[in-house]
Amino acid sequence: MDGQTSFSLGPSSLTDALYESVRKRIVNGEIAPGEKLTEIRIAGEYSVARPTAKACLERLTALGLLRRTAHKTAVVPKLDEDDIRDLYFSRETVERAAVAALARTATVPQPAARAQAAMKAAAGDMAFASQVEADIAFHSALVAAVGSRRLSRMHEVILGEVHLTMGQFQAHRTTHPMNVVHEHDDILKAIGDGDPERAQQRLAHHLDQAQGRLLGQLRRERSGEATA
Amino acid sequence: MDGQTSFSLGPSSLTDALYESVRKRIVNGEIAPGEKLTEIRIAGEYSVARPTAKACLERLTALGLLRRTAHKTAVVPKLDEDDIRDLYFSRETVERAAVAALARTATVPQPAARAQAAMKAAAGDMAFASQVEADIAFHSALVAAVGSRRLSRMHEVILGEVHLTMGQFQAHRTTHPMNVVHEHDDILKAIGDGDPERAQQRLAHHLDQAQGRLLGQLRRERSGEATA
DNA sequence: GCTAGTATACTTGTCTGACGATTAAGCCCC
DNA sequence: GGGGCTTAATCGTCAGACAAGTATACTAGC
Repeated sequence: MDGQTSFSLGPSSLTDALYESVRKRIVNGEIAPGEKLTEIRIAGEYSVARPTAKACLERLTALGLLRRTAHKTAVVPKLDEDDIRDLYFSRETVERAAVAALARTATVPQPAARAQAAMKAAAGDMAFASQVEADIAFHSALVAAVGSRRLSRMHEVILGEVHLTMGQFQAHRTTHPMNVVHEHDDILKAIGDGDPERAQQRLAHHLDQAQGRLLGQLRRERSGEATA
Repeated sequence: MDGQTSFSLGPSSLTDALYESVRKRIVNGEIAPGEKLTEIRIAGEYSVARPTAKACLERLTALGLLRRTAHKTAVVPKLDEDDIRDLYFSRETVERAAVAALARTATVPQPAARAQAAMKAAAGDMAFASQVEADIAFHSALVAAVGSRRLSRMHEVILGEVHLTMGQFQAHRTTHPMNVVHEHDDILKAIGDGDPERAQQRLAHHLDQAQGRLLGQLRRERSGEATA
């Protein structure tokens, strides 16, 4: 099957399920940045052995969803400004290549269009977390449509960190979801028109907006903290 | 024959040293493609416990240096034509972004220049494996100079697979190393001139050549196999 | 003789339990 | 009150064990 599978490690239900669950809790912001995740805690919470928990934490660390140095407890990272810039630079690199490739053959990927439709329909009443997921699904579909396993693999990692950062700001949304939807539409349109240049340009603009929103929230939060 | 693992490097020395050693053996072609690597074998060869060996194999699997599915033994992958094309597509994506960024500020990274010099000086008598390493070092330095942690991270993974594939063809070199050196020079020159377009174009040409060499060897090997 | 189905060996996934090593924290003494 | 020492918490690694899945060899039947 298509599997689309993620990458890497040989999946076996338990380890994988554990990984998925912890990952979800992290990217959704359920586990706050700075929070410590000990092997024992995970093992306890999920009733698995410590080695199993350890493997899970190592996987997440490799993906940048946890930070850990030898003999120290893993913590959920809080991305700072530099991190976010770096993240979006890498993200743009990957996604530019993707939309350019799609535009060259004027291929509008179905899954992306579908994600768009869903997002549009439910823009008003969707929970913020769901909107983030729809957003991620859109970009994910875009890259997946290129058909490059390795590009998708890289992108997954990047999006993981993006998801993490967005998840941590869950409470305060800064823009109406329809703005995002429109930006997405612009990208799809350029792809459909077979215009790689415009597609890249629209994408760059969209990512720039997104990055700006994240940076804005970061600054706001920090200044709020300072006064509190 | 038994790998002395007493290097003192990195954080949690044992696991890391083991990983480095096995990785080196794989990318150098010491462990042939198709060869099976069981946890027990690694554990035995290095006198470590099976969990330690397991972690090592999982790490390598995550980087694409091993393939493994649940309950099956890990094997060193042999990249086919599609893999190589995919690999080089991804590689080009990352490195294009890198050289463009460097050219924009006309920054010729010292380490890259140094790698070039070394390669040039020893082009004649260097062992093939060393030339491959110098080549890799050059490209690595190029990307590292951009200063993006995440771009470098992606690139490392890509280069791992590139190294692997090159290592497997060690015996038969198909081009004089000076050709590679000249292609590298062209790229550096374009960067130094602050010409992102030309830098990308030179890079693309270089990668195209490299990919062509790999594909050629693959085909030659396969036809040789057919007659043998 | 050959195919098919079963039995066996191998390998991995996970667990339990344990020990030394390292880091962080708390306490005592000066 | 500060510095050094003891203690607690946590990680790194190990050993051994069992179940579950996979691959292979062997036997049985045609």
